[in-house]
Amino acid sequence: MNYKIKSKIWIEADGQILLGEGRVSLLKAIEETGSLNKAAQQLNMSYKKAWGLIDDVNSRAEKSVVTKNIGGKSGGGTVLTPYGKSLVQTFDKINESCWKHLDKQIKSSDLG
Amino acid sequence: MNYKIKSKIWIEADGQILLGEGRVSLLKAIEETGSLNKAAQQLNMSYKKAWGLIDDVNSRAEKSVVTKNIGGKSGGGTVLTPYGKSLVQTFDKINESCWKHLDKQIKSSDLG
DNA sequence: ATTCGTTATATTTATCTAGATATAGCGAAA
DNA sequence: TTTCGCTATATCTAGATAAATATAACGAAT
Repeated sequence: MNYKIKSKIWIEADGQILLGEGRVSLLKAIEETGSLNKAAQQLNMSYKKAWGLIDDVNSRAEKSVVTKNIGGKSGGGTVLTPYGKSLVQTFDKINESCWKHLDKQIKSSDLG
Repeated sequence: MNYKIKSKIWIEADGQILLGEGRVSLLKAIEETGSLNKAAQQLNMSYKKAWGLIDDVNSRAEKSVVTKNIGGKSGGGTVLTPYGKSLVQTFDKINESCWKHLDKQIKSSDLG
């Protein structure tokens, strides 16, 4: 049988999307590069789009997820807060557990 | 805490989408109305789009999922095959089990 | 004060997607 | 052989979404 089951999960706050796969990759890239601009480049995403996403996440989450530093010799930068890091970690954990669960499900169904 | 976790699952065949939530609702509407045209209307979808979706599902699935009758006094109609019905049922079952699983997961996480 | 690379934002352009519209083809039943 | 409502398909239009471009604002370090 050639069928595969796929899934996407996301976290909502007040009925609006807070975190999905795309936003999580962006947060990871920020963690890695220390800059929203570089993170956007790494993901082949326009800075504008990246900025909009992060702005949205940051304003909708209970606590802020990144801290931005504007100006300075190095121009500034963006780093994840501890809360941001824990959000990413929790998302990944749940996501992986979801995959495993679905894998079991389809194998035990008539499609597996 | 006001966070909620959501998910979408879909079944792929050869890397292409075979069945998702939208297509499943369409199949259910066909089962209910006996007509692709009426099903599309019921879902506020253009006939064209509905036809494209079903054509895609039908050609990608291992066995055909609907049988179409063209012509005749009543114009014809479209009905689900037994295989189509079982696909819908399996999808729903796995989907529901996924929701329950995610619910548990978020409740046992630091976001719950 | 000047410089730097970053964040912040507006404006325009292009692309993709969905929708509307139109029309041909079908065949069992009357 | 005419009728009917449905399937099948092409074409055009518009709206939404994404991408590209440009530029302002910032402030620590020199």
